[in-house]
Amino acid sequence: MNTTRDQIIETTCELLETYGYYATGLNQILAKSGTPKGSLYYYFPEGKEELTSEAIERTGRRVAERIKHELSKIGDPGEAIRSFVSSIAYHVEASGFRAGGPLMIVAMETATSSERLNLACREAYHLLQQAFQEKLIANAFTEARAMQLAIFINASIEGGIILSRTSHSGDPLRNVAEMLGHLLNSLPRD
Amino acid sequence: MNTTRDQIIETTCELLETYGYYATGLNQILAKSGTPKGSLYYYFPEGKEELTSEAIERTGRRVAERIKHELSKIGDPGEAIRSFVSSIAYHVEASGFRAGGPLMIVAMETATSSERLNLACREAYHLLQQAFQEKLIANAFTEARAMQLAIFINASIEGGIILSRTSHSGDPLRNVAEMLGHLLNSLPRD
DNA sequence: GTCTATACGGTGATAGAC
DNA sequence: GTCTATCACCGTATAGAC
Repeated sequence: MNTTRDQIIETTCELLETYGYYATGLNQILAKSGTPKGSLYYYFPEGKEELTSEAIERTGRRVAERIKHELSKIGDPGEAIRSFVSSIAYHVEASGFRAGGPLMIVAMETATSSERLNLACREAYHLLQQAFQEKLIANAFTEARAMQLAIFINASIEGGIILSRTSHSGDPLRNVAEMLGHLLNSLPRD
Repeated sequence: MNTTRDQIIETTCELLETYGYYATGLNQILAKSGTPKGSLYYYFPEGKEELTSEAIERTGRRVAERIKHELSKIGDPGEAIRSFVSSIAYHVEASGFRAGGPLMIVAMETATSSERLNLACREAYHLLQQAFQEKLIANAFTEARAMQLAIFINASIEGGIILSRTSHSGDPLRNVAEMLGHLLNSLPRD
């Protein structure tokens, strides 16, 4: 794995999470990663869109893995998700409300303005939802019902991140954690 | 009410909803609203940030009013919110996935990069949550419990809008509508 | 492969005529 | 109050030396 190329993508992931696609400049990426501009177009000949697409793909894979890992630590799905969302609340606070929801801004900005980035975001979100679905299927939910719940879980968390980053408080996310925990516990299994 | 100034704000509201703060240019606002650049700085001497702040405030007031109006049409709060979220799904689809969640992109982009815009977004979200809370208080929930639910409702809807705009389908939002409807119906009143 | 210098367009903002 | 002309700057992207 080429470390220069890798470092560019890694830095891009971080900046996209905080600032989004349009507010993140290539100069900013190069300065933060310590790379000269010539290298960027050597590794990403199609420019910013190609680089961002790779960064989104990496973020999707990484977050999906983190979800699987976190949810595997607790058996009961309601308690596992409650605990997972609480850990996001802590993460958002610890970052000074600059992190959390690494796909969100790019997904919204490019939903109708870049087909390539829209596709990347769509596939990334699908990976996250499959990770939630997997946990639910393993706990007596049908595939269809599990996906329906996974989408709702994903939506609530993303919304909770918006409200927490905006209000500069982890409380909205902790509220989501409690609500999802109760909801999953009160649901009849299939 | 000055119509030139008003038209600038109105156009800004529309563009912010689709493109966000950083991708919306002043030239774009002026072209779409048919206003010369000189007028913009006459009405908004502090420039883009002042204009955006006013646009966010207007959007917050407008959406809060729409929530109150929609929720007043149906007595049962679960059914009222289910119906309201379904109407958002239709709205997002009808716009070609360019509209829905008019605060979201700006809120995320400016959470830690502009104190003024962060404050405007925070207050706007608070107005929406008060609108939901009001409906719940009128239906036998305590103030505190009603606000807790209002925040969760707000988060789920915002997240549902992200997923619908990203996947180019109203289905995630309709899923949120059903889930929130069932959740509110299954909750014990205080 | 890596780097510097630069092109070119668009950005937010300003000055000053009318 | 409204408009035009123009500013300085930064964005992405490219050319070409080494």
